[in-house]
Amino acid sequence: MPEGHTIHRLAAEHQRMFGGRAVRASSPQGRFAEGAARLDGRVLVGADAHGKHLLLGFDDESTLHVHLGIYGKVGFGGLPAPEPVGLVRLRLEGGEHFADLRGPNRCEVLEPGGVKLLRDRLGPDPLRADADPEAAWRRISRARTPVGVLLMDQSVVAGPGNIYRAEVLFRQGVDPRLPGRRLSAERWAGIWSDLVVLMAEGVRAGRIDTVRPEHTPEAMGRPPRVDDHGGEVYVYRRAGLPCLVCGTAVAAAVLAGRNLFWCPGCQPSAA
DNA sequence: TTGAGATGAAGAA
DNA sequence: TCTTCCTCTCAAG
Repeated sequence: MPEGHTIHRLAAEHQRMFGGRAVRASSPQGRFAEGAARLDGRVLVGADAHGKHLLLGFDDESTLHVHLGIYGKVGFGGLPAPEPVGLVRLRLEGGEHFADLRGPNRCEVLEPGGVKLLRDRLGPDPLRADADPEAAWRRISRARTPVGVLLMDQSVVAGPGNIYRAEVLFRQGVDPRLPGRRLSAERWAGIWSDLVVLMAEGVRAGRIDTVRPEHTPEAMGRPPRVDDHGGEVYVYRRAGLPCLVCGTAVAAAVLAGRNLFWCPGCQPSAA
């Protein structure tokens, strides 16, 4: 489930398991053999995340940059590590643990300059203490692009994916198709602060729950949601089902190539 | 056994 | 806006 909260959890896990230690690095699959050889034996000095990007800093100033994309996953376990199962791009071992990386969109070793280039093209991350929501607002408030597309643009806001996009707009009552320039500053402030809260909760829980206490299955006397993404949500992948708040059928559309979900009742078009 | 689909994003056109 | 890449899971046949 690689939205930003997942990556921040992964950074914390790497820090806890490997921080301050020399790690063994290998590429059982072979596709990252050169990079693994470069990292092998280095000490992990700091694990960090910016948006959906995982950045592991080593003692020679090199940084491992991992982006999971849709499919990528990291699996952890205790040593001794078993024979790799499936295609493992990178295996790290250190202390008492190992970590297997599969199917990443990006896995590369960056020099300090490369890290700066990466960070410079990312928008503020609601999970980072150094985030400046004003930087995102400068982009949004000038854009004709729908706010639902802007929220998925990592150069505007770094971290939210399709689920947080759908859910935060629902919670704030904003039509995802509304052009950014027609969003009020107050609405933006609400969206940002809600993202900070929701994503921090996502890091804590390891899943995306966005449903307020008064709308949970227990409170509403309905069966818990069954969805492999694992959390309780208002609209994400609930197309055609009644809105948990107003009962209107949840709408779905493809916007900029991604599935979009919203409630026409709770998120009325401002047109 | 096969195929579609998935929480992402770069690059081509 | 479309295609491509990465991998795994689950449904359909």
